[in-house]
Amino acid sequence: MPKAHNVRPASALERTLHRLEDLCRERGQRLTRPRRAVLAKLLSARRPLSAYELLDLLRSEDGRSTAASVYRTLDFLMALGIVHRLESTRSFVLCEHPDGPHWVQFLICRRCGQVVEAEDERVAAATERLGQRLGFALDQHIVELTGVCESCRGSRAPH
Amino acid sequence: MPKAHNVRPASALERTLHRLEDLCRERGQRLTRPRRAVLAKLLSARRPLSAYELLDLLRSEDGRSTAASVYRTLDFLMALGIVHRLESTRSFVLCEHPDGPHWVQFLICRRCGQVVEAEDERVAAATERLGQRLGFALDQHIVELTGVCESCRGSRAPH
DNA sequence: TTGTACTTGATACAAAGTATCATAAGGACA
DNA sequence: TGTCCTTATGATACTTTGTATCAAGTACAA
Ligand SMILES: [Zn+2]
Ligand SMILES: [Zn+2]
Ligand SMILES: [Zn+2]
Ligand SMILES: [Zn+2]
Repeated sequence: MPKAHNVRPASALERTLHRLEDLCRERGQRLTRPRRAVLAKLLSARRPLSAYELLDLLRSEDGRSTAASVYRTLDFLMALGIVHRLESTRSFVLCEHPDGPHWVQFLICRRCGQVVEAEDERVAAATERLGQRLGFALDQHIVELTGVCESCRGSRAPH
Repeated sequence: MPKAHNVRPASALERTLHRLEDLCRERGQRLTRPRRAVLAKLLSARRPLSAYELLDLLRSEDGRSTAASVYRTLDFLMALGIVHRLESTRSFVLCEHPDGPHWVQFLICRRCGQVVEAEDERVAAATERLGQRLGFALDQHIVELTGVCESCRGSRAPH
């Protein structure tokens, strides 16, 4: 009986690192230690981190990271499309749909800080159409929507 | 023959300052020198300015402005809804539709830096709908679309 | 004109992001 | 498995962007 490749479900970290590996190979980019490390930290944080929060986490186990290296690494991962930057909070978060380029919208709860990454056709179509109407050939779309999430509204804290 | 109030078309500066005056009165806010000055500078710049560009402009004729006062003033004008902040470029721009609260989209040309402020129903409806679908009660919407404007595409510079 | 709550200016500081360059190391290839 | 070359890193210094605090000043109502 042939052994199926690997039946154990890969951990989220393993899957994400494999994705990074593949992307690097495809594009002839190097897979280095800081790149792996930043990805791992963003994954285990499970929320957006500022560059300096990330730096502190990395230093706590490596000691040699610097602001410059963190920003370089984030730029790299963003170019691969597996990390996004939240402009309104100056923070960075792991992509939840890292299967190729996509236009993404973020919903941010101002109460609990929860961030949801959406890929809404309708919003993408509407912005694209707006671009056309005004003569712009769009190549990037930043959509960050702030409000109060369902569970925060449920718990009837005023404001 | 009775003299009509003032038939000369008010300058853009006059109109904008009147709008500021009205808003302040309505809301019981003070109309101070730095508030007038920041508004005037943003108006004459006719493009987004960073807080520190604004600071330099103000200092060149007043000398006593500081970063803190510029940021305070910008916060004030944003709360009134007559100045917007562009998150993706960390800059501030005069509102082009200062007639009450509105959800706005910015289109930014990466080639010439031109910024267009749009108020598109379709985009606003689509984001609102997305919020509903995901259970968010939205109260803010940041939409910044980057691309190449018509005139920049017309001049066939490559890239 | 006067009083006073709100705003400003001054100072100091914190957070976010970038430039430069000598050194280190990924990974192709022998 | 080791060599080499290209690219990325680490170290340093710096710039830009944004805030905290508090004494002094002033817009505006009365
Ligand atoms: Zn994504
Ligand atoms: Zn919430
Ligand atoms: Zn506006
Ligand atoms: Zn243009």
